[in-house]
Amino acid sequence: MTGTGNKGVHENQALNERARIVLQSIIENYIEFSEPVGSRTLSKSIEFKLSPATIRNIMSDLAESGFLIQTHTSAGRVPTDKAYRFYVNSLSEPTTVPDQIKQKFSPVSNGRGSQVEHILAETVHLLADLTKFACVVSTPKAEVSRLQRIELIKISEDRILVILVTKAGVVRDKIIFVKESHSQEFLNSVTAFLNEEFKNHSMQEIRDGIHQSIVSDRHRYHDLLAHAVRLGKKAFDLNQPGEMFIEGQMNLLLDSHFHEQSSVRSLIDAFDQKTALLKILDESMKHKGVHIFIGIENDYKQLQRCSLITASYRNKKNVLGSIGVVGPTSMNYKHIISTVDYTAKLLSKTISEQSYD
Amino acid sequence: MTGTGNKGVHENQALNERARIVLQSIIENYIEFSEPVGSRTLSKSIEFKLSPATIRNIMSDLAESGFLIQTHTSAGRVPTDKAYRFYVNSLSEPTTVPDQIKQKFSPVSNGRGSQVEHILAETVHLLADLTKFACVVSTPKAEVSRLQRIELIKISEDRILVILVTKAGVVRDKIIFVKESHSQEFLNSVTAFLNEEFKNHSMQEIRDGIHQSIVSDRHRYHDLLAHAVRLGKKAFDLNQPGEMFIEGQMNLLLDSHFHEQSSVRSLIDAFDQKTALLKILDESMKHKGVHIFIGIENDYKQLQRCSLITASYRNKKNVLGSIGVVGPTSMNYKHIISTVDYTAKLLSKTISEQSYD
DNA sequence: TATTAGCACTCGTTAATGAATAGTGCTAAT
DNA sequence: ATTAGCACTATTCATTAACGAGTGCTAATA
Repeated sequence: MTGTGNKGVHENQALNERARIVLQSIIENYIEFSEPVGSRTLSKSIEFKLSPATIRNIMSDLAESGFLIQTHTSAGRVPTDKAYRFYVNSLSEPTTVPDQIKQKFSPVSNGRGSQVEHILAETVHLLADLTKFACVVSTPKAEVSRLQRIELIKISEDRILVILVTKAGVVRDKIIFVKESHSQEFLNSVTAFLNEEFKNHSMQEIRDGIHQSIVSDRHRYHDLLAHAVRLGKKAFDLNQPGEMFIEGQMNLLLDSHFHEQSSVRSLIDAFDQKTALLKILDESMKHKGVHIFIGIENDYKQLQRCSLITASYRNKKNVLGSIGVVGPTSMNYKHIISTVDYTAKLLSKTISEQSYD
Repeated sequence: MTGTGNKGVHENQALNERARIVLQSIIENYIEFSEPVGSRTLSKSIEFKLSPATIRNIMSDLAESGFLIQTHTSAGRVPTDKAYRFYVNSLSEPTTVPDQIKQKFSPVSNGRGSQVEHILAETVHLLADLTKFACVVSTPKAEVSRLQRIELIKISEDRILVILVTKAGVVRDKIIFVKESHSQEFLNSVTAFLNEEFKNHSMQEIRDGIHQSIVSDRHRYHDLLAHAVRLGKKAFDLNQPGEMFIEGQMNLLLDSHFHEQSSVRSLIDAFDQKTALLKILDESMKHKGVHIFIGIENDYKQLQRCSLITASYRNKKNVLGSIGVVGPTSMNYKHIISTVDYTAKLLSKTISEQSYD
């Protein structure tokens, strides 16, 4: 006894076997029915045959330890974020998804020769359909991918259209402004030079190395050089904010857990501005496998009534971006985690086949 | 008297002055407060000083003519789609939008050198913010725009990446499959040929004329010819389904007019599948100026509890796509119509400046 | 003849009431 | 250590009654 007054359950201490089972039972029941669960109902459904009174004692302890809360005196108990975290940690690896779900993906993964953006859009659309929650996917970061080809196209005296094709199969375009006018022929020379020099290098490498690389080749390029440096610098300096596709936002507003005015507004704001979601997806790119943010575990107030399940996707050589599902903290974690895991892996596979190396 | 039993108001007949004012008053009141309006409240707010009893008679007539309905016996009257149509028709040209709204657009319209897609995304985002409804914009149809440049990039033995740049500033890419492998050098020749031959022609023209044009030049191109025809056909045959950006869908679900379960579901479906919205935007491209679909006036059941305000946008030479706002039939038409009108014109101006001719 | 006052009537909203229900916490018995 | 029993609390649900907003009709009025 540490003097906190708890009988069998302490803060920051492993729960005993029975408490674990009770807690898990409560969580699963709440996930299924979205209603506070009481000792009576629990004593029926639990495998361990315990009387309501005993369960009440356990529940009381769990409440004291912060795993459960009551909405009011005579209501059942509802799991807290801490409880969901316990529950998720206790889950084993993602279960395999049923064949009928796998079949839904087959048109996406078989669509050879599609643009990456198209694959992403289809995937997130399907994911939203399967989960009935809001789903997001970030487009591949150009930075991490390697160069397949660059094109410079003159579109006016002071504007050049830059088109970058990455090995991952992503086409990015931007317009750069120049002070002096260049002929298309001249641009073709620069293009040829840049392609020869930088094909298969990552954008990051190119940006870091563009100066010295060109300098070392000085003998081969004469007046081309100065311009190539300048154009190349501009062309490869694409710190675009990163894009994402969102689907199924409206599903969230239908969910009973978001029927309160206040939480709805902040949710809408979050999906409106997108920055919070993008940051979370970016963060998730650093980890392997499925990443889970439960309620307050993510840093963005607007989303702290939600749980986010994310997973990164990649081609053969690089992590490119990530996908995510946003739902209520009482989501069916088993189902969602498995689905996200499967989707991310399949997406990785599909995109790897599309990649140009 | 035609024997229908109506006193002063007939189906398919112009309303008399007084009935018009009463109807307009009811509509504007309902637009403002979203609640059935009764004879009492109306007799206070109306400029014509009439007693509630008189107004009741007029309202009764209007109800008989299909302009008003009652939700139940002792409730006030609510305008029908027919009433909104009358109201909208009676509006004069779009009013000018306030300066403070114009200022919000200035960062968008001043962002020179942005990709067209980016401009569209910003615009629809802002429109959603201004209207607090769901807003859509269709991306420029490649078909109607003229060719600025085409690039063919070899990415594997049997795949070629086609990049089309249109005069409108849109970059489109797709992958085509070929049976025989071509060297990049060979593709460069084909590219040069296609660019020389078809620059400034519309995709439609190119597709129609590609065969004869090449045949007539037979003397200049030898074995290139057969391949160029084949590749060109594939490259320019882009019947992509057309894309769109959507913003502010969630706003709709907050609106009190969509709180019934049934209508919510069909709304979500409509935004999920997008086809209905795309068709409506396509349709709107054929008309000049603002186009208004009130309730049942559009052909898609899922959207028949909404009104849609659309307007096409264009560059100097062609209509490219259109924008639209989706809201309840009781939206503030004056405000929305003006805003859509202004937005479309500004978008046209901005994109014209971006265009490459 | 057009307008209005007056009145009976309908229906929805609201508040109050009470019974039923689902839950808890505590205590004493097992 | 477990459980039965009991007092207690809060929500939900159905019932009721009062109220209000609104209509339609009729008769009086300008």
